[in-house]
Amino acid sequence: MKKSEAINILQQNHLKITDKRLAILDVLVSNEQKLLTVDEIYARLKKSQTELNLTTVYRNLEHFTGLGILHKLILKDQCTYYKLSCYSEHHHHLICENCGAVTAIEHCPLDAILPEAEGHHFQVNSHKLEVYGICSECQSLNK
Amino acid sequence: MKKSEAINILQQNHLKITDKRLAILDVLVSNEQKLLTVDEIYARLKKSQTELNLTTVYRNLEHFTGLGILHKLILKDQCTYYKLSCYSEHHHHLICENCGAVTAIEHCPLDAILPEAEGHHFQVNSHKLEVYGICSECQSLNK
DNA sequence: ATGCATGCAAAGCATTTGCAATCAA
DNA sequence: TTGATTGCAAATGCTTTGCATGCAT
Repeated sequence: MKKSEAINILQQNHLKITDKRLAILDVLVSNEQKLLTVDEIYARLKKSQTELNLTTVYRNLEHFTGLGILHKLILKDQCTYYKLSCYSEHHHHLICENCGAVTAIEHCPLDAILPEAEGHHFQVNSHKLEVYGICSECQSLNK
Repeated sequence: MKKSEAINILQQNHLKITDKRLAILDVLVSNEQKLLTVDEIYARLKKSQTELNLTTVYRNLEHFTGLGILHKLILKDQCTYYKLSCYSEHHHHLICENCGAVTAIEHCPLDAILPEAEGHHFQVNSHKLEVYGICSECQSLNK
């Protein structure tokens, strides 16, 4: 998702465009291909000129998630991560357990699941598929 | 998993068989088809004769998880849930967002994912597929 | 008898909330 | 102007830890 798209979404929802929000978006956009923890986001914000409070970061990440600008994930390590939405289509991810890099994959298991769910008279609302491992880059580094 | 199997695992790992542990196992075994939070487990333990401390519950759930007796999940609601392992085979679950009931499904998306992962030179270590919705029982109740 | 298991109280940590001051629209 | 936004400090809630006592082996 581009910064301008995110700004549009904020405006459409009558949220004000503030320096803090723009700074947070900058960090998110420039790390679009990675999962970030709140602390990482906060650390990167500190390096930029914009001064802001951890509370503000939390509040805005929550806002952004609610608007679909962000995705919030809790991984196996039990930490909470955020990642800019891909906006366009539904897809799943390969998640590097070493560096947090995420790569989209096309395959979606939903079609294969539905018949089984119907067999159990289960109404499917959503699903989550996450693939964990080591990305090619981190494999190279460990050699 | 049966209680006796869990006890075997404890013994093989030189963990003592205590009243508290047996009580915790009882709660888990009798709710094998449901996800339970720590508080739910604790509440059910209180109803039984066995007196025990929340700390003890936490410590033992952690032990059991480490030994593979339990699975620990963090769902979309951000709460932590526990469920007795199915022990036998790898499979995924339909999870009822209303009552927490879990139903195993046979389909596993791994085979479909591997070619894509290889295309990205990504080394797959594990994966997680969770299907959320409403179980047939809860659908009936809301009618 | 020995070292794991437990209870209790306190600490820890991430996240949230209340309130007053500030700022975008 | 006006209500959303922010910072600060304090609160919250879940989970973990230290230590003394108790108990399974």
